[in-house]
Amino acid sequence: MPELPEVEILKRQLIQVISGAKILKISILDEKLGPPINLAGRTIISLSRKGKELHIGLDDGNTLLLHLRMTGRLLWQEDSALQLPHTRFSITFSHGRLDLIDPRRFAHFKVEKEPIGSHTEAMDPLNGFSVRLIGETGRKKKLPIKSFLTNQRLIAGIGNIYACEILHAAKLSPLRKTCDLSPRERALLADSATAILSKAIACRGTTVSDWRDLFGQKGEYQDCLKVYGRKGEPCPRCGAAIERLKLAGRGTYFCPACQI
DNA sequence: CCCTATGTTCCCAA
DNA sequence: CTTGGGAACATAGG
Repeated sequence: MPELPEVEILKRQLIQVISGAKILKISILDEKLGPPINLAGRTIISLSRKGKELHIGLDDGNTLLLHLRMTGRLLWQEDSALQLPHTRFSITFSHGRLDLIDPRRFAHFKVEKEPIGSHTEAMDPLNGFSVRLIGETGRKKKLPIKSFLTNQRLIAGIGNIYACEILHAAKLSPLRKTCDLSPRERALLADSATAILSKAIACRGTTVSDWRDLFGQKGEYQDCLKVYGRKGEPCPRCGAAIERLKLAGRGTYFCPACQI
């Protein structure tokens, strides 16, 4: 469920709440997440985001890697009595508890020794995303531009909702072949991605079903969506009816009149 | 029962 | 090798 803006919000809130804090206990309540681990006594020394993945650095050199996938969410609980259904792990601190809640159990969690170790760096749309990079990587790609945008090995963090919105802002059909984009179109695409993701972060994410931030609050960006989930409604830019098609198994919303 | 869902991975076919 | 389609993972909701 969370894409780049939502994970960025969680990261910033976690920095406020658990940066420098010491772990008292960690309970893995779903064996699918991995074997029990003992992190008692470890201190959180860093928090970062890579695409949709959260990296929690510990003082013993280990890093906790968390990917929320479709329905995972993190919740900061100060009332220790409250435990929501589908809670999959709890990390207890002296001043509260961090819970992972995940009905569909798709979330991934692992402990890694490597401090940084990445081989193929995907571009981050908020850091180093440029027309030049879209050009270099996309010039040879014949896949639809929407598939290019959502391919995490090429660009880290854009998911289904924001891909639809970015393509609408850039006036590009989701089916356009990536290699066919002109320099002007690539520039508009890069600008649109930066603008939409930044605004979504400023709006604290998109709550169309169950996204909540670390404190259980909804986002605001759902009120800014132009095409996602709006099949049959008029395009805010040109008035034509929004269409929906299926691309790579995902619902894809676009305006057939002004996205070409 | 049908379909849908903010994600990723794997298998198979063209 | 590249691309696309479909299924799988597991659960809730319309």
